[in-house]
Amino acid sequence: MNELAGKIQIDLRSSEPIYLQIVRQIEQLVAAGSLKQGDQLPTVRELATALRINFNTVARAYRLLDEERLISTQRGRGTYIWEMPTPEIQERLRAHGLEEAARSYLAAALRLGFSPAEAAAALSRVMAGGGGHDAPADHFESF
Amino acid sequence: MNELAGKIQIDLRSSEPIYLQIVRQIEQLVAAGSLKQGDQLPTVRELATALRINFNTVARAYRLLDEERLISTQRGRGTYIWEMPTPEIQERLRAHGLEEAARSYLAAALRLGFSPAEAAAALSRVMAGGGGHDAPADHFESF
DNA sequence: GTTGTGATTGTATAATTGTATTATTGTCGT
DNA sequence: ACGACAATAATACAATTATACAATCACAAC
Repeated sequence: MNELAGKIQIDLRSSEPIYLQIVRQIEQLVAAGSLKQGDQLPTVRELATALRINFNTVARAYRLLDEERLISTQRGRGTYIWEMPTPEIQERLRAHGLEEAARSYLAAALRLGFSPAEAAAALSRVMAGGGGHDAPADHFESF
Repeated sequence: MNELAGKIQIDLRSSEPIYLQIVRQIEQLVAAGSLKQGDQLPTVRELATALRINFNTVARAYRLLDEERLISTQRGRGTYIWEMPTPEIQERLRAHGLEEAARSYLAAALRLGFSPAEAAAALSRVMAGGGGHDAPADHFESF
């Protein structure tokens, strides 16, 4: 259990919503080096109890921080400060990341016994269909 | 120690649960012929240690695969590939694996800030260049 | 051969984690 | 007052983990 709760002060009378107060203060703690990569944050329920608020409010703050890639929330495991790549690495990742991902995808397709043309066709199908994020991955039911 | 662990990559930040990531990837490895009938899988604790997760999560994946009759888990003995899927199932697994890989690639490209068209173009370049290496597992070590 | 002990295997149950959905509350504009 | 909308809370849920357990094996002692 983390003494982070003691470092966060919320003002219930403030016009700033509680969940934004939490977001802002955690951002500041990370910027100040008070929270480092890999540090585990208190659970939503721990922090909520310490701050005497509902844990869903903490969860909302954590969700925002997760979306901005500052933390990583993992159901059943907890929430952690996420490794923020340095700007140079970030740029290098973007520069080379796409090609590497493409190579990796092609290799996977070949391992599965498909031709490069089939790999490209599959990509087109996915682009046309549900373009966005990772799919529910419906694995087949036994029969 | 089975080197299967090295072939399985999990993304703790993915919305896809860890146990389903394991299920899917083992299905793909079987479909691709990387795992054959009678092969012993790593124990739940071995694989869990290698992936830095709890062994119950691996056990849950194995249980699903066991219910699919793809593997056979035996208390006190270990886990083995039970039967090669029927050609129809195998083809279905292959197709599913390809779609999943394409979706994953597209998601990675979008995450890097590229458009779907750029993703497709990058794939074409890699196909033309005859990409030598399979680039394994860039990201996602801890947390 | 049998038995016993310890190590290693998967299993079962419950506790802990974040998530999704819905209801309640509060505030502001009209 | 009223209605709309954001913030918060209540409830149920899903994923992961912790803990204890049962089956199997290896191997030594008898």
